[in-house]
Amino acid sequence: MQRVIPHSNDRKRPEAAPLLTWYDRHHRELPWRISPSAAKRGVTPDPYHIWMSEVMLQQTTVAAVKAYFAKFTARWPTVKELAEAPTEDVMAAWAGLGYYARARNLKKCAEAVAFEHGGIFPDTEEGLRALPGIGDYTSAAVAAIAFNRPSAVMDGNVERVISRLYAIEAPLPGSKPQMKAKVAELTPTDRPGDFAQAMMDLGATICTPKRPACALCPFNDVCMALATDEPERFPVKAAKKAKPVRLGAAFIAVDREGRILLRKRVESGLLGGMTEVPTTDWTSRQDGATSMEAAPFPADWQAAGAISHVFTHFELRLSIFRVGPIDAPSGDHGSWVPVTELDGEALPTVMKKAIAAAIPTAFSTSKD
DNA sequence: CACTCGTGGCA
DNA sequence: TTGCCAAGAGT
Repeated sequence: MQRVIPHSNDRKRPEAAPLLTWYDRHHRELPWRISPSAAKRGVTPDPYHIWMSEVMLQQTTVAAVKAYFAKFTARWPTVKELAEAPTEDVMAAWAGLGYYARARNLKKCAEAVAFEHGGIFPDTEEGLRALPGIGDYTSAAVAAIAFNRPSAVMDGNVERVISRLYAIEAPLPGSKPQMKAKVAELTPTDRPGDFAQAMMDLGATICTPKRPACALCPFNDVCMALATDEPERFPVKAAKKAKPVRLGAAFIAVDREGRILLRKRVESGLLGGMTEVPTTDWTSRQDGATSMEAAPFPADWQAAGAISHVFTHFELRLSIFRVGPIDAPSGDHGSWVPVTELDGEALPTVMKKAIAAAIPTAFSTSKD
């Protein structure tokens, strides 16, 4: 039962080779990925596919990305076709995936590659980093995975693996430079792309946030966090602040032709460039009087329940008001769109919730 | 550097 | 049920 913890100078240092051996056998099969055996035969991934998957995967689960990746690559098979697509089509196709600045930058990046780089993605970390929507992580990831450059790739998975390997006590995000140095030190010149993907696969399937499967880990003989018997304690993170509640109202108007009143949000900020139903401002306190004054036009608005939606940094509670069927009032209040054609609109999930509260049959995929 | 910026799944 | 969190970027 007694456990011997070796002195640090007795402990072997982590190396890439055992991880790559593990990856050869236990890698995930993903639609945008070239398997390690194919990669060894000289098959190279499509940089367009790697770039698109990496952008979609920013703060987003693999499960959520798969359907969107299939949809985007089927509709726009090359970066040139994406660059020439109407922005509204791209935003509508992205609807539901979240973080909509990614979609705006995806389009801008495609235009830059197609029209300023001859349709060829830059093959260096520095060249990629200069493109819209490509930051420290994505530039390194595309350079490593698509072009086999020895870039130090660090995402949330790698942060977790590294923080445990070295039992780093300093909290994130301040400890990122220290962790990045460790990744750079560990990254091999041979198979750097597979190494990056292996680190992320390890974090996603073995070195998980809760209950890591350390018995199956290729690093379990060198992991300092495992030696402490508390691997789950890492990575240490700074305390996060409470999530405030904002209140507002949303207005669903339907005319006698079965059309609903929609608007386009401003390009910047929350849900920027996406479609919405008319709403009040979202404020910290309810104000019923101003709510009704914020209706898109005077009408016999009827209460139709409420919805709640959690964003990254606040919770939104919307009172829902409904009117119709009515004659569409004169004046420019937005665009009247047939309820049967809402699937083609760039509607974020919170707006679909608001519409579904007033018109339960609006979306065929309503759950329950 | 701290804050903004979505969504759905899961324990 | 509530909180956590998932291949981060831009400002």
